[in-house]
Amino acid sequence: MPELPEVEYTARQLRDSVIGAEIGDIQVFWERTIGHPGAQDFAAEVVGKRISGVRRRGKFLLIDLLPATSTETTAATDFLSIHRRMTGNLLLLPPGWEIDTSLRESDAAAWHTRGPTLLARLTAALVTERGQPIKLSDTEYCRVCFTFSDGRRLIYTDPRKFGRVECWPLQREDEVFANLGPEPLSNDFTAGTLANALARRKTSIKQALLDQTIVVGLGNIYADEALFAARIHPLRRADSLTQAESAALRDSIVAALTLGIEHGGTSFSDYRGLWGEAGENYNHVRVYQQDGKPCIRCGTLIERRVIAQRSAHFCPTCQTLAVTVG
DNA sequence: ATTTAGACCTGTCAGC
DNA sequence: TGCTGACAGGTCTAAA
Repeated sequence: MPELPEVEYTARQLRDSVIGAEIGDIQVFWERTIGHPGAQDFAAEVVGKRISGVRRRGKFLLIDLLPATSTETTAATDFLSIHRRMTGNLLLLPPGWEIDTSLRESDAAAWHTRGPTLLARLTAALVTERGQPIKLSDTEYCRVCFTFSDGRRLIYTDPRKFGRVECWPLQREDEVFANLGPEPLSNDFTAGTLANALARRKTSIKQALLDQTIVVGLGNIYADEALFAARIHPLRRADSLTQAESAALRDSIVAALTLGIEHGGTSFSDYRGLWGEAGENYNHVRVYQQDGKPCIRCGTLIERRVIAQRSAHFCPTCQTLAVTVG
């Protein structure tokens, strides 16, 4: 689900709320969510550590950890890496919320799919430090729960169980992310670097933009939005873009991602911010899931078709198709 | 060497 | 009311 804007937005929320927090306990309710090390070793690595920083790399949310006994100046020794894939979310619960595991005994099938429920949801009036009520659905599909020493809980929820939570030594970060391309919101991402990467690809531009080795952070929503803004048809061969088109596409990618962050991310179903709130960017989307509606530029109806096993949404009139794939 | 289908998972919605 | 199939912010792996 989350693409770069949703991960970045959550990272900023976490940075404002959990720096300095000490992880007092951890519960894993779906072991496969822990990608590294194993579910058992994970707790040993993480419990007792203190959060010293929150970062983002592509669609990965990174939480820097240092031993709780260390001083202010000690450098982090490990980091948590969280990739939410399709339906993962992070929620920060104030003290008083309890994890209810009674389902484990009473209904094995329901426990298998949903995991624990959250007891305090039943008492409604709980309010976050932001002064806003937490909005949770009936079942939150809690997979991993971090309990801080101050009583707050950071829970990782994920109905479809695709997401992964990992812990790595800091010195292995480069190795872990060795296959990732440039950050689109950094100075590394120029029209030239994008053009060079695309020139080596014979596939569709849509598929190339989803490839995290070319540029990180784009998913189905923002790839479609960027191609629309740059007036490039999703079926254009990646290596057929002109220099001018590559430059326009670079700018459109940056603009689409920046706008997404400003709107708190795009929610149409599952994505939520740290306090359960929906992102507002879906109201500003111009082609994604807009098939059948008129193009805002020319009035032609937006089309949807499958490209590289994913839905692509585009305007067949103003997104030019000079050279096709296949 | 690339492409593509399948796997991983569960929920929702449209259509019969 | 139930069933079936299509589809959903992603990525990895195995087969063609």
